[in-house]
Amino acid sequence: MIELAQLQQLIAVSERGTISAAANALHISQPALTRSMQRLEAELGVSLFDRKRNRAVLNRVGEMAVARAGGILASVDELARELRLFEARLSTIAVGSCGPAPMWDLAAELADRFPEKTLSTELGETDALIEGLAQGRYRLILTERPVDLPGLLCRKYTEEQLCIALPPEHPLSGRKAIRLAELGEESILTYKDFGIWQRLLEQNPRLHYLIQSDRATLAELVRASNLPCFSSNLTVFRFRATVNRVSVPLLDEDASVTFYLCARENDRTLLQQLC
Amino acid sequence: MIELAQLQQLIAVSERGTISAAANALHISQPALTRSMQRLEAELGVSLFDRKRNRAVLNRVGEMAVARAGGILASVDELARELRLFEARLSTIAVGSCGPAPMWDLAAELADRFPEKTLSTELGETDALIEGLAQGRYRLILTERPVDLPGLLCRKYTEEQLCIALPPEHPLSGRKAIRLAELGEESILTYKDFGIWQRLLEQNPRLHYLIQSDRATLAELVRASNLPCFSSNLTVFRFRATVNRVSVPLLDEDASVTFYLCARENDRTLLQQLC
DNA sequence: GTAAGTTACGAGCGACGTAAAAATG
DNA sequence: CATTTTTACGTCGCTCGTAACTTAC
Repeated sequence: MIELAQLQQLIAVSERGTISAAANALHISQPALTRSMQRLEAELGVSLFDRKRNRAVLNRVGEMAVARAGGILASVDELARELRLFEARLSTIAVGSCGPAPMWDLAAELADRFPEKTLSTELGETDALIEGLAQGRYRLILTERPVDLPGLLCRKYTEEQLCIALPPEHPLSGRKAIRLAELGEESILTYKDFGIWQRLLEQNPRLHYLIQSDRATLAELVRASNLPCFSSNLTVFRFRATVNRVSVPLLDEDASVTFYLCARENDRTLLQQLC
Repeated sequence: MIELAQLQQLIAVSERGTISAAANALHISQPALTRSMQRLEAELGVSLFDRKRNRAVLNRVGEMAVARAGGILASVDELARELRLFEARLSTIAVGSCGPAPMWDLAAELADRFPEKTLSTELGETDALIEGLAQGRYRLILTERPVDLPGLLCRKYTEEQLCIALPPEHPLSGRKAIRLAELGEESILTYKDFGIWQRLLEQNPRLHYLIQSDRATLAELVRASNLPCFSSNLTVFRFRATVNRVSVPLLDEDASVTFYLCARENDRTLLQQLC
């Protein structure tokens, strides 16, 4: 049986020109390489070298063998690489979500149920998420609207009610609920990538949004100031409460969202476990 | 380094379902196969089996590996096959000719100069020969007209003068040369595939051609009868003389042909050796 | 209890390296 | 004479097979 090492050696001989030089490069003795090439010739049933006593030059058959050997070795390397990638993907649950908050719960649930698996979470637009789920890039996705497509399953997962977190001394902090517009022209600390809530912000252009791209910076600013910021039922659950703030639910239509958990049909069991 | 034998073993396990059965089929012991598969997993860096104490089932990564391994093994087999074929072609001089007679000389010459090479001779139409030469199917071709194409070389090789071999008692047997038409409506023994001489025959439709497809049969008929047959300067040279016949050269225009030897440009030396 | 898989251990074969010989420029 | 290849020979290591153990059906 031909060995892949022999093909590598053949290529080395081709590159270095002589068996001696190739043996040197391969860190084996020159007689060993000579014998290995002799075995290769015997196993292939052809002569690969023109031998002139103290010279062994690749003949045309040898040249052809070299040309093909590279491809075979490459395909073996590719096999190993693909298998490793495939195994990594199998041991990873890739979750996509249109917003961060519902993902927190889901990630915690998955980490609890599948402690041996790696979790990969990603935020994205709902349409991109659906496409990613269909193509296998995601195992699960969280969307802000039901998905009804062939091959995909969808279930209501959780609801998020956006709140405005006001300092206790704020005149509106005693209200049970308000509309965002009632804040007039106030400044509000907010995230740069606000996902599904973006529309609500755009509907109230009079407000000044102090946009922060870094989560830690925003938290720091919230703590150090008395500026309003956003919270929700899910952030409250996660972080107990936003410090020094009173969360007042927003009545706006776009301030309340129902999230749906979607998976491919062959993951029906997984979906049922999670909902 | 992965070994091809391990890929074969992997496939055997996949086919037989269990390591034991595969080991049996491969004529190795079961522990040996177990260890070989363990080494393969280590070398690939993935696990290929779901191991349940006394059961080893291919997992999805393993299935993928099996699917790819077959292709790799096939390409190695193909490599060996192609190399053997290529070597055979390199050690063969394929000659094509538009007629048999000039090939006799050429074949003798080649066999003399290249005793280690195999000779392959073939008859064909001139146009097909030229195409075959250009495509590498022939190393040399003999044509009845000069060939002037880019990439091809052509030299005058030999001339053939067609004769009519008459029995000594034939009234025309004393002539130095005759035209074929002078034979009137006589019967003539001839070959089925007469190549370049076919035109001459068609120009004299009054004659009766006793067409023979088998060379030995024709020779037998010539010996056993006193019917005229064709010969040429080249057949005379080769077979001394046609038995019991007097060869009279034919004056017809198509009864005299100059043969050209053609090769590809990179065979210039070979062509010069032969002409 | 049988069949399958893994681990332990001893043995044999094969490939390796060193050394020597032959040949070529 | 240096370089390269091939052959000879002794050694080492790897893989194999046998045997023992474990587990599942």
